[in-house]
Amino acid sequence: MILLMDLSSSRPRYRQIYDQVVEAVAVGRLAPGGRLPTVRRLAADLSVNLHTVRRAYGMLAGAGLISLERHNGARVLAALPPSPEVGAWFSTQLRQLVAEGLARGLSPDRMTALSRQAVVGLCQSQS
Amino acid sequence: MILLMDLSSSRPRYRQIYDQVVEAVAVGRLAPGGRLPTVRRLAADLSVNLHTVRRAYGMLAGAGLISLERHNGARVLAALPPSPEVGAWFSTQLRQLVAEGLARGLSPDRMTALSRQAVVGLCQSQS
DNA sequence: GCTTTGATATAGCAGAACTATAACAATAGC
DNA sequence: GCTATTGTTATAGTTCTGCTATATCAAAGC
Repeated sequence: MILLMDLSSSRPRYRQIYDQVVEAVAVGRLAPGGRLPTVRRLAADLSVNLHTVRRAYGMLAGAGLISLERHNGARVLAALPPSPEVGAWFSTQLRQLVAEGLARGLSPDRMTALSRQAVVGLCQSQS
Repeated sequence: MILLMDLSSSRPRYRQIYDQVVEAVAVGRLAPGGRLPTVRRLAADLSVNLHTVRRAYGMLAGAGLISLERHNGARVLAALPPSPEVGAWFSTQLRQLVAEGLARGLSPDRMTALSRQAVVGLCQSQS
């Protein structure tokens, strides 16, 4: 587990942590059952406050990706069958993204191609 | 042009305006050459400060979607051929979204289907 | 029993988001 | 030409978010 912080980014630190764990889980670099560092440990590694890490972990637990354990940091959960709301969430996000792409001149075909490419690209890197 | 504000949303007001104009342009509800309300006018309609609208309009102009005119509000520009950076931006956003979908249990096939559906759905509603 | 660890509480600071006002410069309409 | 409208800029204040600092508690591992 190696995480990188971009301090100059406008993206909140807790969001950067969240995003990177999500991606690691998505590509299988973090398998179900795998352990994440403890809150304090990761905070120290990233030179970040304990609460910042805790917030990221809390969001990850809320999304059902990890479970927080008293003494072992956190553990990645096996992906549960997606609730209907996950599909709805995905569609909403995607709609906004595609709308902006359209408005900025990307053709539907191009976006469809890029979409497939993104899905395939991520799945390929699943180890 | 009807815009709605969700005051309870965590999404900034200027962002909500931006998003809705983007979608209106994408769907063709706002055609190239079409006019947007003046800054003050829209601010009054939305019960929002002048600067909030101005910020949204500034971002839209920065993204090349509209041109600001001294006395006529703003005008929608014809979509220019997308710069390479637009494609890169789209791919980056999409990658993050797909990663989260994967991590939350959506299957690749399902996401590919939803993607196509989003693109088609938006294009269909183009008037 | 001591230490580690997640959890909770409080306080402070910097910056973002939003508002309130005022003023300037360009211009459309008369 | 005059006036009102409009984009633009400036300044200042308020509220909220992101982040940090510190301290404490309760549960569990060793």
